[in-house]
Amino acid sequence: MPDKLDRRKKYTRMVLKDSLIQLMNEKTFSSITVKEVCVLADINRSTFYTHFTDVHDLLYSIEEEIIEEMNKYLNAFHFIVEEESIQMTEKLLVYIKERKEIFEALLENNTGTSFEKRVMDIARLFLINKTDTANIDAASYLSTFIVSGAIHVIKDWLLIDQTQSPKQMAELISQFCNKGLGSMENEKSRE
Amino acid sequence: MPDKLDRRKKYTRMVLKDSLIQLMNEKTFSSITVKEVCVLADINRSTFYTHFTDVHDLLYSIEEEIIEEMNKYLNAFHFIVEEESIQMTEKLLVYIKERKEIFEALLENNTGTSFEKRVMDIARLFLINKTDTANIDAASYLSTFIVSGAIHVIKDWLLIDQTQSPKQMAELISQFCNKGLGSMENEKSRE
DNA sequence: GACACCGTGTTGGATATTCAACAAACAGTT
DNA sequence: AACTGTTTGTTGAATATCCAACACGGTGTC
Repeated sequence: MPDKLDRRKKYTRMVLKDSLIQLMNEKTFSSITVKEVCVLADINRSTFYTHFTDVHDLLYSIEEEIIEEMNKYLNAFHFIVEEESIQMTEKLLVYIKERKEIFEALLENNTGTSFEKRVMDIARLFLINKTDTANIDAASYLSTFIVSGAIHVIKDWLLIDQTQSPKQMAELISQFCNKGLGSMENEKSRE
Repeated sequence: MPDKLDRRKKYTRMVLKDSLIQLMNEKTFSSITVKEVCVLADINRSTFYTHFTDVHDLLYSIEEEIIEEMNKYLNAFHFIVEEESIQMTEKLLVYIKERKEIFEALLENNTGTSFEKRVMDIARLFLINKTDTANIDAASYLSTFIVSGAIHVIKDWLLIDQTQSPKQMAELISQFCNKGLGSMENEKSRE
C-alpha cells in the first residue's frame, strides 16, 4: 500500500532481498547470517536493522512479495472466461518457474506460518469467490483438496522433471481443478 | 586515490556512469539529457549535480576510469618479459573488446581533450619508460607513430571486422610495436 | 577457567540523498 | 508575440544511510 516509498528504501530492501535469495541458492537458510547478507548487498549492517529485525523477517518480506504477485494472477481469474484461464495458469507457472529456487527454498523452509499454508489460504479464498456462495463449507473443503493437490503437483514438477512445458502443466492443472469444481456442481444439483 | 569513498557515493557514481554508457549505445551523445540519465539510474537529479556538473563531466569521469584501467595494463608491461607481453596485450584487447561500445563512443565523441590523444599520451609515456632514456626525442616521435598506428588498427578491428581473435591481434600489434622499437635501437646504435 | 574470535543488536553524530519547489533558458505551436 | 512543454541548475529542509563504537552472548581452543 505505501507505494510512496523513498527511492533509497526501495533500493536497500531490494538488494537485501536479492542477496538473501542468492545466498539461499548457495547454502542452507539457517547457516545464513545477517552480516553475510549485508556484505553481499553492500549495505551497512545497521541499516539492515532499520528495515528488518533478522534474517527470518527478511525472508518473510520476500514471501510477502511473492504472495502479492501470485494474488495478482489469481485475482485476474475473476475477470476472464474459461478458455483464457489456461493461459493465465500458464503465466503463473512461468512466473513460478522463473523463480524456481525461491519457491523451493520457501517450500522447504518452515519458519512461522508456512509458505504452503499461506498459498493455500489465498488460493482457497479465490476458489470460494469463484463458486456459488450458497455452499461455502463444501467449497472450502473442496478447495483445500484441490489447492493442496495443485501445489504438490507443481512442487513435483519443479523439483523432479520439468519435462512438461508450463503450457502443458497449465492444461493439466486446469483440467484437474475443473473436474473438482464440476463435482461440486453435481453435489449442489443433487440437493 | 581517495579510495575511502562512502558506499553511497560509489553506488551513485556507478549507476550514473552505467546509465550514460547504456544510453550512448542507444542514441547519440549530444541528444542525451541529464534528466534521462537520472531517470534510468533511478537517482534524484539534484544528486547528479553534487557529483558532476553536466553530462560531459560524467562522460569525462568514465574516460578517467577507462584510462586508469588501461594504465594498469600498460604499467604491468614494465615488469614482464617479452614472451609475456603478447599475453598482456591480449588481455588489454579483451578488456577493450568487452567495452567495445564505450570505446567507440569515446573515440567518436570529441569533447574537450580527445580520448584518443589522452590514450596516446599515456601510451607514449609507457614507451619512453620502456626504452633507453638516452634518446627521448626520438622515442617520443616514434612512440607517437607506433601508438597512433596501434590505436587505429584497434579502432578498425573494433569497428569493422573482428574476425581476428584478440590473441591474433595481440601478436600482430606486438610484432608491429617491436619492429618500431627495433628500428629505434638501430637508430641509436648508428649514432 | 581464561582466552580470543565472531555474529548480534543498538546507539549517535556525520554524511549523502531525496523531494518539492523555484527561476531561467530554450524549442516548438498556434 | 504569447503559449506550452521541457530541460536546466539551484536551494533548504526532511530523511536515510553510513560508520565507528559499544556491550552482549555464543563457540571453540589452550
